[in-house]
Amino acid sequence: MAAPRVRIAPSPTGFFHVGTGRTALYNWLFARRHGGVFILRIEDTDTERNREEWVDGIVDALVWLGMEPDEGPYRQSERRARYQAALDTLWDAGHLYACECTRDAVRARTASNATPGYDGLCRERGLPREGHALRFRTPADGETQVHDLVRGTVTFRHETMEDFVVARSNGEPLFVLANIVDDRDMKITHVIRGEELLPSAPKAILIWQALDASGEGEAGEGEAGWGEATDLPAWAHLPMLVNEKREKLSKRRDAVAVEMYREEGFLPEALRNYLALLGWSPPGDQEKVPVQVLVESFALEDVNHSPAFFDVKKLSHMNGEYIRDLSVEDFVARVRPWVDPATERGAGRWVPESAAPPPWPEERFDAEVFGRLAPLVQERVATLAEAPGLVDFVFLPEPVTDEASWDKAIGKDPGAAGLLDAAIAAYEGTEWVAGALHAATLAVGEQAGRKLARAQAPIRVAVTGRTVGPPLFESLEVLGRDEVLRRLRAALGRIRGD
RNA sequence: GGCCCCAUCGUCUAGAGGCCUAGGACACCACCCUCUCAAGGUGGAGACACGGGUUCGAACCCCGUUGGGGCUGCCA
Repeated sequence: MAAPRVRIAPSPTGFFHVGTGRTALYNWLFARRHGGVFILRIEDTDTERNREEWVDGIVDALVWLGMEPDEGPYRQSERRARYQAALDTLWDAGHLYACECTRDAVRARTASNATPGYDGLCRERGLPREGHALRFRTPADGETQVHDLVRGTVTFRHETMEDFVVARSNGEPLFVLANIVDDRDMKITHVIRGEELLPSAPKAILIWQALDASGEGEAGEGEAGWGEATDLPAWAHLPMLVNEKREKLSKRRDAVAVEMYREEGFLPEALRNYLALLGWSPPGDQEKVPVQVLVESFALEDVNHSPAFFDVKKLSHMNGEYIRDLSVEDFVARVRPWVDPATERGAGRWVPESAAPPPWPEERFDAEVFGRLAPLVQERVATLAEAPGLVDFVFLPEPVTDEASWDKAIGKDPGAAGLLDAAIAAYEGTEWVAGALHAATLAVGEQAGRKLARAQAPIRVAVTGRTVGPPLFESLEVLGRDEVLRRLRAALGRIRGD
């Protein structure tokens, strides 16, 4: 295959949608697989809804996911002259006509029609182009076939296609027109996009062919004209991503922002790997595979036809696997991305890309202490954002006591006070390392006729505030004898009612 | 309503006529490991929507039914 040129064409109307991410990934994989070019094009013809800052978000998200565009971002807003030229050509060749019908008027006229859609009222009225919406004359007979790499050939009969609008009455081009002019100019070879765009493919083909047939040799000012026949791109319509109700993922209802997953501590390589699985699968029984394997084995022909549910649970599990694959050093660096070498302190950020401050006063943080707990934390989290909650008791002046935990392990345990007492006595004299603390606690438990599991529970809650957390004895070791004893005595004080 | 797409465990999928007693993964259940929680290990339950064909033989091919979804904007 000659080097393909593919593109993603998001419109900057909000955050980066996971569906756009999946489409971008398949485009990117295809480009990498065949030594092609991956292009980013911003479709910002709808000036009322587009905002420039969203463009940065799109680029950031792509870079974060490891799919930096080879070309672009191009912007449709900078290419108005090209669309006007195309409109001129189409108008001059008679493919377009001006229309002044409002949507409501059309609806009122056609409500009882067997085949709804625009009824062609303005078709032969000869309205002037200025100030009117422009419609494309679809042929009355025949059909247009879309040769789709994932779905095969899809046929649309022209009689079922209405005369669609290609330009607004203010002269601005619409999606179908701008999109196709860009794909021609940018020499796009494969249009890989969501299935919801399949119905617009025959319209695109009609425009494409009209442009091919019109305005022979009209190339002016060094620009390519429309007379040269250009190869139609190959189409590939990907299955949609849906929610649990099997509806198209919606920005309103569903958690679809890549930025959100990023802030919650999902790893880009994990998200990318998971996204690849939505509509396709790598060879063999392995789902968690290096990106290189994805690139080497990806094929549009193997893409599924049916919609895929975006399952956060499965994403989380895979993310946990990726986290556990990290070296401890990498894990620490990912959780806490930047540390001032002079002060050994972070910059207030914890979870990688989140602006959220840590749950403890930053000056109480100790990188060395965190490093000791890190391996224990690493195998217990599915996302990076869960990490601070597992170590907060170490850096907080006082543990945040979960009352349900207190009630369960201490409140309802008549022997808790005695056990804490005994633990204090034992901890005062023991060597302060995890192994010795383990042995000492075991002994305290035996004295009280308890197994370790029951003996450690009140101690854990007294010291960390919760019944769950990293292994207790390592936690105690890191906290230090004085602080542990202080917390145990404080708990005792609370039990005895102060 | 019209046009179009889709249909294997709850979910993501493997399966390209005999390899299928339908495989893997997430979730779920049980057990093991274990200082809690995880992680890990072992095992379990769990699907070819339905009806007709074609064929010696169908999850795989064809037709229909049913069900779901998308589009039907002077949004993209």
